[in-house]
Amino acid sequence: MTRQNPGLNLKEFLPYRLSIVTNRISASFARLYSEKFNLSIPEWRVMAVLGQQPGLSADQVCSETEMEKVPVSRAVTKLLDKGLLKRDFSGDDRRRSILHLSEAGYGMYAQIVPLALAYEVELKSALTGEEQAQLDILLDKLIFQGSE
Amino acid sequence: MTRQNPGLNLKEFLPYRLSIVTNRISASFARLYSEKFNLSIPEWRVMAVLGQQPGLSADQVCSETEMEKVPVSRAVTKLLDKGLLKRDFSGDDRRRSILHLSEAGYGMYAQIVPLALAYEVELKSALTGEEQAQLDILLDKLIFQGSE
DNA sequence: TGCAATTAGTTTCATATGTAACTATACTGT
DNA sequence: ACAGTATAGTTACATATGAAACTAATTGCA
Repeated sequence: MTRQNPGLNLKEFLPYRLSIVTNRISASFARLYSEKFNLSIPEWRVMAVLGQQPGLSADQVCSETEMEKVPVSRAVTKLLDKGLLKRDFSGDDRRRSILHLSEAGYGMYAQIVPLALAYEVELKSALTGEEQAQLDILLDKLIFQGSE
Repeated sequence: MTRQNPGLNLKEFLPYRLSIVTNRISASFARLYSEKFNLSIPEWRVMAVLGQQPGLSADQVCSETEMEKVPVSRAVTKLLDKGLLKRDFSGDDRRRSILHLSEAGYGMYAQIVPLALAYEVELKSALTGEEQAQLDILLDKLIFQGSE
């Protein structure tokens, strides 16, 4: 049976290529903080954003990280259990949480950040300076494009 | 309490940026084939690779798609149930499967491929021709870099 | 006021996923 | 030939995930 191939070459297909690159990179970066610090990906994301912007609500963490509210809620619960996070509730609106890294959480964050930055440097070492700049521009365009 | 921010800006962090772009793109592409054709992501991947390279074993599907053998095995089972796949076993090595799209499977594949290609065109429309070429090169470098 | 609609966050439930254990077949070296 | 090891694929179990239902607090507006 001879068939005309409609011609989708997976290895050249942009969504596929992106997902291969991204999955490899997130998997190897996740090893960095999951093995040493026993953090899940959502937990790390929440810590990363709160390290940078203390005092966000869970809802703001969602929009900052593009995570769903369910994983955020679960990550927050776990981080509270582990003593890595402090949670207050807003006086104005008592539904709204105000999240901060605890001392312990901040200490862990401060240990992970240099590893993250070193990892990024290593990643980018495959590219020239000009290519790195180009990649940033391209990702910006695709991020903007993808936002509906 | 004043803290020196160790300086990880999530929005500028390459692994994070890649995952945002990729997640958006795969989610919107997945809608394309999951809504109309009721395929999961692993199911589509298996079909996509077999459409292009008929007769692969499950194991070869794994290496072609960078999927784990468990999701491949499950996707194959479901596709067989749905009548989208045919499976033989090698005469040489009776552990080894030989997978083909069925007529129905190939028909579905032939419907999805143009949608996929149109989607890719739309995605890339945010970029100039030169930028598209550049992106391919950069992804190649990162894919190579990431492979251990 | 007071009741409907919204919003923040959590919980439930059904499904998806990965690791490890398992089955069946094939290969290796003696 | 055959014990030990390796490989293809499946299954079981424990965990992760997302959609939808839920609770509690707030807002809008009649």
